[in-house]
Amino acid sequence: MRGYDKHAFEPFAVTVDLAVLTLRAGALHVLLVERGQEPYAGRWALPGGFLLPEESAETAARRELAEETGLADVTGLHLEQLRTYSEPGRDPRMRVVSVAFAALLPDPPQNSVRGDTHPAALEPHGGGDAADARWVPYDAAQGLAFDHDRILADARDRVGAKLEYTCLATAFCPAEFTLGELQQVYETVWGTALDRPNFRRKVLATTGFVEPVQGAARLTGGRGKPAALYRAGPATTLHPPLLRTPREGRPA
Amino acid sequence: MRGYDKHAFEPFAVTVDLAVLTLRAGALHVLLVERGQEPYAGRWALPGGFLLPEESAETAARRELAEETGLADVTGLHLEQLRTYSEPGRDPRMRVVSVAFAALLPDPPQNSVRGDTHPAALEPHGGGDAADARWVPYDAAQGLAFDHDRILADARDRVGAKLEYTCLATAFCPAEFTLGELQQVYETVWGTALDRPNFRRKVLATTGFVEPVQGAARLTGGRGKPAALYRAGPATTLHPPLLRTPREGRPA
DNA sequence: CCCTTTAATAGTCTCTACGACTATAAAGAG
DNA sequence: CTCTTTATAGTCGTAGAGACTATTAAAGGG
Repeated sequence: MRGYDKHAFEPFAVTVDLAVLTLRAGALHVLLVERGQEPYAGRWALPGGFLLPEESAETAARRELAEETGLADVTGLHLEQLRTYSEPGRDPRMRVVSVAFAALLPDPPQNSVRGDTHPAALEPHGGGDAADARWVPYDAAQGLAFDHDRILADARDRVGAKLEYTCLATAFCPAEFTLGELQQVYETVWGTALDRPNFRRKVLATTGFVEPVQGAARLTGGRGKPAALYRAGPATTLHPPLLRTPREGRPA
Repeated sequence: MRGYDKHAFEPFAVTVDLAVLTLRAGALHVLLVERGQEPYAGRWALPGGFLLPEESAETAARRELAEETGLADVTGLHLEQLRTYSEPGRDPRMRVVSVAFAALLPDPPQNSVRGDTHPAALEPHGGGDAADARWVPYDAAQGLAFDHDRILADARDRVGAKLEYTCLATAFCPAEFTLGELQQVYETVWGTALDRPNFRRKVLATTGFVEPVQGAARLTGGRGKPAALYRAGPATTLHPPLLRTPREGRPA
């Protein structure tokens, strides 16, 4: 920030990388694109792209998110800046500084990602080096291009930590959800089982976390007693937090 | 991250900005530099500078920190990446993307910052547009250059939040400290008073937070009963957290 | 030297929150 | 209907935190 009108400075390429996370079939999934060209041709990578001259990293991230997921309304999705990765050599060709984001969204319809239906019809953007786009289970997302393994792991760590003291979990849920679905978010991201009555008590005792949906407040569909529906409340932080205790959980 | 070998991309200037925080005389202080030239000439700003071609943002931040504070050992200091600020127009002259850091250090000796003793002898670096460097009480650090007010506020928020669930507070303390000093860290950053016996019980009950210093374990100096000395323990996170409850505190 | 002041440390009491657990209700499958 | 499955209600015991009192060990003032 100082002296750059008197001295030369190094120009950098600035990109955004997105760890787009969702829950599908009880497992954490991440949206990956397959690289079509070198370096790392054929390898999977996090979606992302360059900042345009007149947009912020947040704006670029939301634009890329819309392009990659094909979702119309990315305005309501939770987008969170993780950190910036700037190690020299993280891109073998040039100096690239990348601002990483985590995006959380409810399990989208199967065809909402273009790559799921027409891999070849993926609209090429930012150069068209993406051959495919696909939701991949988190545990299967290994060996990604560049330092994306690290970014993805950091994203999961951050999300897991923020579940404890923020209302972030509702970002994985649709507009109306059951407490069982909300509990599955915690169990899936943390990888631990939670006691259902205690989870219920805790969530309902936290003012502003969720609020009941009046009217057709019951959802059937599966077996068992229908669950009441809730929507996200006005709170953003949890007081007191919903702590992930190392010893918690019961064996299914 | 995609396609930049086929398409033009915008080059950006990348800088680091540092919110260097310490506690002095019972108040949170931040290290500011006075800008010597336009824009914002004469205004105070956070220290910072450009990334060199072969260094990461973390390396650049630590280098700037050493240069600005004049401290010999910046290796042990707590340096934490906050977030990256990339809004177009945040620098009136050009497009600058800045990676912001928070640095925490114990109250340094009065002469450790060059600007405190020889303002004119401040070694110019990155262009020499810093006319002075000074520790400023947090509440007096208003109207900073660029978007540094926002960065500084974000730094304080982050530090305050991390005091709850990490051992970050010891980063403000010298190698050996009393529990009273540790409590002052919390009280100063949070702006609330804490009950001393309860604070003591909580800290000592958290394994790995602090460990007693054997031998000359007592520090006198002021009035009252001498306090036992402690050093930072091996833990990095607090289980359970030391929560900042809205209602906590007693009126002095 | 005694007494006050100051600060550190020890301990008590109470209430809340949470983990563990049991019981009941409401649906579908057979 | 009966069994299974899932949601919901409630109970019990304990750990931890807030509020508070008491004791100890120093400095300072007369």
